[in-house]
Amino acid sequence: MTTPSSKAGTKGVPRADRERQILAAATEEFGRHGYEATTVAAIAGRVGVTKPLLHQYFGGKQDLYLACLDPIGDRLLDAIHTAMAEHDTDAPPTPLRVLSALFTALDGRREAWFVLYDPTLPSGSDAARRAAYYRDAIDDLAAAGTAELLHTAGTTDPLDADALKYAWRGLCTALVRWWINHPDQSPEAMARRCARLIEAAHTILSTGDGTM
Amino acid sequence: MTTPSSKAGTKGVPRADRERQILAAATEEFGRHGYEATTVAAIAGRVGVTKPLLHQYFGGKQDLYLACLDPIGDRLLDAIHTAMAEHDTDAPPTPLRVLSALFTALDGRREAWFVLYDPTLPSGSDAARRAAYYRDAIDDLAAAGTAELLHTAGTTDPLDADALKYAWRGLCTALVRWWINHPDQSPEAMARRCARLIEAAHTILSTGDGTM
DNA sequence: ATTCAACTTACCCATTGGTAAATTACCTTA
DNA sequence: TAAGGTAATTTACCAATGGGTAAGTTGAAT
Repeated sequence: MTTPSSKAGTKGVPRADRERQILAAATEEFGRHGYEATTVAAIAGRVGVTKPLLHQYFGGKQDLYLACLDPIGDRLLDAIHTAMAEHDTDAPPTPLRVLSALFTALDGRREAWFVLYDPTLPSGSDAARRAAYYRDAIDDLAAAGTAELLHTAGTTDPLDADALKYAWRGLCTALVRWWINHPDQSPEAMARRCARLIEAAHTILSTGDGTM
Repeated sequence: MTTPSSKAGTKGVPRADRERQILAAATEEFGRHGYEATTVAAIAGRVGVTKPLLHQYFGGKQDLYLACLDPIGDRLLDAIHTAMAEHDTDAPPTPLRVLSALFTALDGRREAWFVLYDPTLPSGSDAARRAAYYRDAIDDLAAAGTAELLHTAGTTDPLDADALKYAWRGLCTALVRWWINHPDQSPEAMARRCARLIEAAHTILSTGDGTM
């Protein structure tokens, strides 16, 4: 069944491998240009294959998008979840742990982040709904974190918490974008850089208050 | 010349007014869905007009985009520039002043921010180049600010400065996005909220350092 | 009635998502 | 080793969408 003892009909690249190639290429294209601006032919061309093969393997363009979305969504969700769970004493603070987990999860597929946050998805489509599901799930995790942080700071306005959630997401997005533009940087180097930046922000907020 | 003493041919809405309507609608559509996912017909429909009118008034789709880009680019550039210039003693710190200026400049055209940061622009096009010009100009202003901040904090790595620039831009983007989802909030309310959030971030970074 | 800006109808054509039918190349088996 | 089977893949096509244009139509002011 899963092991078709026969090896007849083995032209070209095995389907499983080809599917992986296609998914990788599609994820990068979708992430880089957005759903609408991405053409199926371009993805096919990247893999060195023609359009109908993608359709046979994955169905329509939207199905292909979903096939890209699900793995990265689950991966990110899981990474963030476990990163937030392990609050050891004298471990790095939660935001840094989350960032570090993010970089590790996105290593080799950095553009995938933007598959989740694609504004060109046809509104009302299945794809848009599923992407929203993952975004919300991640946001819920972030919400827990930011709420806790704001509580520590004594702020209670729920809108403030919501805005902080957005701000945090935007920060992550920006750092991933910077990372994409600096391909040589390892996930660990990114984590260290973020630690430095947070440290800098800390001292800045403490000292400068008049002119900055 | 500019005042055609004759008033013959005055059917419908005067051209100048119509052009304003179209630009407003186009800016919102481009900002909301991105260049590629926006159709000229959709913009026309929003104004209650048909496609050829847009072409007659503005030329092609890309020209229309440029007609949206230029005003908002200049406006933002100017707003940020003047906000960074006025460093009075006991004025709000620079980041807050910039944010405040941003919200004021974007009032009534919040989606315009995303016209500048549209990843779906056809790479290599005039539109992409012009958008990049504005982005770079704004980034240069931001670079001056972040470099100064990092210098204060004692960090010297130029890559760190670049990353911080990205982070700051991402923060602004996220806050604008939140603002779009909360239409009732005034620019001033947003500025106050940002002040609160920065304050909260300050106390958080000062106190929590083990578990957070 | 004429004029002229404002505006539309009706069309063209390139791109692109999608499909049906063939074809290639490897493997097995007689 | 020739025949058959099957997975992998392509060629050739269709239909819809969307940017763009040419030519006409409307209607207020003169």
